Amino acid sequence: MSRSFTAPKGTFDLIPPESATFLRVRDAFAAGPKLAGYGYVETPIFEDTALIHRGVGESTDIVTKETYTFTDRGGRSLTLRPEATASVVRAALEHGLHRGQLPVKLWYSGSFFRYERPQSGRYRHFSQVGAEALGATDASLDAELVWLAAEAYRRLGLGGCRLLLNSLGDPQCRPAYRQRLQEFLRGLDLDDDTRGRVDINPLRVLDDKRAEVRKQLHGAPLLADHLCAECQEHYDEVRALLADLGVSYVDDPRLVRGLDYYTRTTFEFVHDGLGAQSAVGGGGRYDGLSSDIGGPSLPSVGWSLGVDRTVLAMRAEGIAVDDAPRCAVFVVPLGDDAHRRMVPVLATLRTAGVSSDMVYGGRGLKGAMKAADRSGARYAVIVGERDLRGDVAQLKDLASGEQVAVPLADLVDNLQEKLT
RNA sequence: GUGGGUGUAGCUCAGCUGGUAGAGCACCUGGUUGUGGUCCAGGGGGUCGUGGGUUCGAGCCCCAUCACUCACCCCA
Repeated sequence: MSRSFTAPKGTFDLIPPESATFLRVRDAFAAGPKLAGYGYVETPIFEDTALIHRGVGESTDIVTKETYTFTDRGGRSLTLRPEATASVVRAALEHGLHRGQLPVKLWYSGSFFRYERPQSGRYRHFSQVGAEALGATDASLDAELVWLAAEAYRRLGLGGCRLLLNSLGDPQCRPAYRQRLQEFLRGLDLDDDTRGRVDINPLRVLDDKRAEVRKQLHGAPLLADHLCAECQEHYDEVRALLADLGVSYVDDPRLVRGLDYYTRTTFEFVHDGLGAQSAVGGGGRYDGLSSDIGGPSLPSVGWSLGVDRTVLAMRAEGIAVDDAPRCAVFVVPLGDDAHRRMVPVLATLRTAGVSSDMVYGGRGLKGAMKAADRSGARYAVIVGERDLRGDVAQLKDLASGEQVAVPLADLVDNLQEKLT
């Protein structure tokens, strides 16, 4: 056993059969946006460091201690993306997508990077699928996105997924609330780190999971009680629409997400099967992000769903769909001549859309049949010298054991018919 | 950055108060020179994470180190 190289800390390889579940999750997440008019967008995996900092927020933990930042040979500071929203907005602005019809609806799927101590459900390299609707304040977009995500989890069969909903207000009402909250928090008995957070981003203190902190937060002022009329109306509208859509949710006035750009609607899908982590996906409205990064006002809403975490949740519920690759037909040639002859036949089968594999490396018949059996194929096509002389193949049903001789010329048609 | 747990075969793990390495599964071969699953027999695979120490002798004890893992802060 030589262990010269291993996957870098906090990363993991996706290999069969488990990788099948990841593919299934990605497909399920992407299916909704595709059906709802979202176009596919793909942006670079690294961005100008300044974009990440301004997009995600200088005060966030992501920017202060979790970024992978490097200088390229041209002296530019680049950062591996820790999330996609800033990139998507940047791309939309750069290509003038916002000058056309609004909203601009986009979805993406890809890898993201945060430098953290890994643990269950938290990796340095992780995978998300996301959707963003740029350029509209319409509450029905908020509701549409939440519904799309809820629908994806439902279709994956996840029963233990709960939706938390909150409104974070806007520049009209949040500053006054923020000040009230700071006054309250400064009266508490907190450690130095948390005191620092009170100054920089007091809302996130509400999200602290430590019992000794939670205990003191009981009487804390909540933003839900301090929303301005416009924000309140928007939030009420989102909730009414979700009710109409049959999406159940829990109002969580303490829900604060880790990114600075959120305004108004904020939501998180949580699950208990991830270890200490709970969020499998989340999102919200970010009406100020575009202007934060130098663009025009472009009120927008979006989500991103964690592929890895969702897989963990599915495992916890016993609904993972791990599966090895499987072909319908497995070809077993006996001897070099037969092997030679079957290579193009195999190609013809595949061209005809019949998934098929064959035995390689000159194994004996017993070994070849064993390989056929383990491939999970429904039919084995056995061809030896005797068959070649008669231009036939032995077609064996691997479940029943029945075997018939079929003219080689009819093999593809025959199999296609049997398999439909 | 802080704390706990674990490192023995490809995988899951046993290994007693220290006496020179094991099981199950997987893989390969044969029993059946043209037939898989079950069964039987055999086989390949390990510097016991690494380095040092104690000892006549270390997988086991001591020290260090690395890796993995879980948790805290925080987050998808």
